[in-house]
Amino acid sequence: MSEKVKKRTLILDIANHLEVSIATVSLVLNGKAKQSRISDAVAQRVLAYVNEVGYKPNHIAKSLRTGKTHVIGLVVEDISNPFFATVAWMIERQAFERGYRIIYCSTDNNPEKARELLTMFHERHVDGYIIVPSEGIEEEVTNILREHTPTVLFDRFLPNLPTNYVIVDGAQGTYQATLHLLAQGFSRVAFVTTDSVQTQMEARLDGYTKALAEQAMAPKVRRLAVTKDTEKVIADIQEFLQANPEIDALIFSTNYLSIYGLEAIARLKMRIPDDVAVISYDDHDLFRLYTPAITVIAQPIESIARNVIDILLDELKHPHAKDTSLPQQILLQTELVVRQSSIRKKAKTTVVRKKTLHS
Amino acid sequence: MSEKVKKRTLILDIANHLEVSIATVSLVLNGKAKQSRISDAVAQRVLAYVNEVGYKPNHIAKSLRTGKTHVIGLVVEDISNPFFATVAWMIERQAFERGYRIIYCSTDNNPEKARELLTMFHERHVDGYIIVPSEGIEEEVTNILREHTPTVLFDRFLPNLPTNYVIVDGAQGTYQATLHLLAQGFSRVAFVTTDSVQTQMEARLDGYTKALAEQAMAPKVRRLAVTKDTEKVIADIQEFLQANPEIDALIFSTNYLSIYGLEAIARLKMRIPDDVAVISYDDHDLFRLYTPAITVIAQPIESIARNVIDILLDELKHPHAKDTSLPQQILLQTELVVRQSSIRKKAKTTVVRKKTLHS
DNA sequence: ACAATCCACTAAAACCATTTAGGAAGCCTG
DNA sequence: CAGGCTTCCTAAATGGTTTTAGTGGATTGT
Repeated sequence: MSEKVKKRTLILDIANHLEVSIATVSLVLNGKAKQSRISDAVAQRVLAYVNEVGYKPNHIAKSLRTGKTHVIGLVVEDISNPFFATVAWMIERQAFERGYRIIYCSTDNNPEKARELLTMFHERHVDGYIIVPSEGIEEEVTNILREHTPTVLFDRFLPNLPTNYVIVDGAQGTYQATLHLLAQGFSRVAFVTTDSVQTQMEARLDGYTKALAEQAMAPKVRRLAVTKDTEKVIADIQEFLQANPEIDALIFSTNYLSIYGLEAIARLKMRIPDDVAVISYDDHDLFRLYTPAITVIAQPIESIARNVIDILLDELKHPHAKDTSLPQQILLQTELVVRQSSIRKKAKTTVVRKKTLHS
Repeated sequence: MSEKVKKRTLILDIANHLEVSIATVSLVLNGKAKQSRISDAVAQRVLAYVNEVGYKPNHIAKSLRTGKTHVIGLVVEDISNPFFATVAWMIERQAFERGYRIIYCSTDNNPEKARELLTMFHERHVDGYIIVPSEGIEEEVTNILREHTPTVLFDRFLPNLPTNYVIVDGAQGTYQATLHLLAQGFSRVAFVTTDSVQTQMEARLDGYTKALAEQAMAPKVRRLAVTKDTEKVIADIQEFLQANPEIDALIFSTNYLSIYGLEAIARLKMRIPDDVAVISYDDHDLFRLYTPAITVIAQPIESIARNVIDILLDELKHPHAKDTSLPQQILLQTELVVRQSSIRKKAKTTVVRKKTLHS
């Protein structure tokens, strides 16, 4: 009956016990003892007792009063993609240490869902946003900017919006990869990408075409519709390879396209790199372990995470007056990690044997 | 100067505009119009206007008042592990549809961190917990149970605590896998696992030893210290294989151990399954695509997620009186997905060739 | 015709903290 | 000794909602 309900300790309990006011306790707890001229003696007493009973202010009440939630909303394309998962994880780590929590969701590149998530974050009063923008969410992002909520985009950006962002120089990456393939003696290098027109994808394509253009070679590009239907994508790649037998090297513009590509190549019983060389944009566990190991254009994941979180936390700490400060826009470099899949075996001989194989 | 600050609409604004009380608006919005005998006419007016101006109640104020945050805390071992990532993602999806948000963090199997996360979730007033318990957090979980916050464990459980949980019959899985290897003619089957004594790991080991015991065969087990140092783990496996050349088949107790194992096997220039057959507990993209494809004991990921979220949401909806209801404890079955890595090629002949290779 | 019941709402407390304006007490100063 | 300064704290407003207890007037019952 007289169930003794162990109530959470409140700031009022602290104040009552110490026979001071609520305000005093709160001020001490928020480090404003000095500026509010609370005597050291009282401050010490408060701290000691708070510590003793392990009182923690109610976060929700605090948020309601201050308008700060200490939560950052993170919107990525697909959290199960190792690239995003790793960046997210690093961001979470950093943020955690500085007292911020991350709440993350995937858009699956669906603008509808992206919009939903953004409004949900807004409703939840997140203090800041980290966004991998899918197409068609300019309006929502504009709204966020208008409210001056700190925001950083990464992986890609929205060309018409003056936002902070951290991106990777994909053009340079694919340019370098293409030259590498040509230097290895592959002469028919094709590029497989998605039908997305997002900035990062266009850049990757540009690097490839630029490299070929410099050699006065014609590009061979296949744009695939991104779809949930794995089999469809694999079949498309198979079809592309069969329709263009002259291709002797492939660059895939994302890690998951590469994985489908490897499957397609395996099904066609083609061999890497003898029948076709392969380079993937963006690394993956699989590529290190695959036989042969797959050459990749690696993105500086750690650096991306660090830059994103630094910019965001900086803005959270120093709320910049409206438009006085320009957005920070950072471009990071890729690294070509050469593995067996793009190395021509034993020079000329191999070429001969390869021709034999084909006949 | 007279910067027009667009204030968020409040329930008070709605009430003023419609010339009704705040209470009326709130009751209508919370579907309590009928039971509070608000006339349909008024209810309609409220709804219409709320819709028109797109008013959304302030979540934080709501939480403060009701004590409900509609947030579920999800603690996994490692969110970058595809198994956990996939389960998390499915749970998130389901929860989202039913109005709950997930906030997740990884413990990296570090009890210290697990405790930190749990108290953080507690401070944030999550409505429910989903936990992959690492060792040594019985006390924290007990605290949670005492407060009657709905909680579900998965992947493993805490034997002494009467909690809900959803686990997989790992013993059955490894038992079946071992028999499969024996049936294929492999006679020296070893088992590589971690030094963890968590329930799920012990079960997997038990299945293996039981299968061998039934054949009156001696088990060969290697327990590896789980460490961040990838190279160390790979080296350990190499060493194990070299020290025990008679081994002709390996079962790894987790997907990441298998990945290290594949690397070790590759470095020793051993061939799968000719020199050693391989089965992994838990599937991974890599295993489908690896050459040869790796046989796995697959966990019913979708079913795990569904059961977890169903149990949790059910408890959230019907707050069970203290201890009237027994915890729900669910055991799901694995599926052996046979791929090339555990299939003996061309019967006897292969054995002979293998011996030659070894000499 | 007077009490009891309904009806359709509303006033105000509660949730738990932060923060500002100001107040009491003691000391100094001229 | 009145007025001004400090020093150290506190009362009360504030944030935005939910929910309980009630209210005033109309209707019904006897």
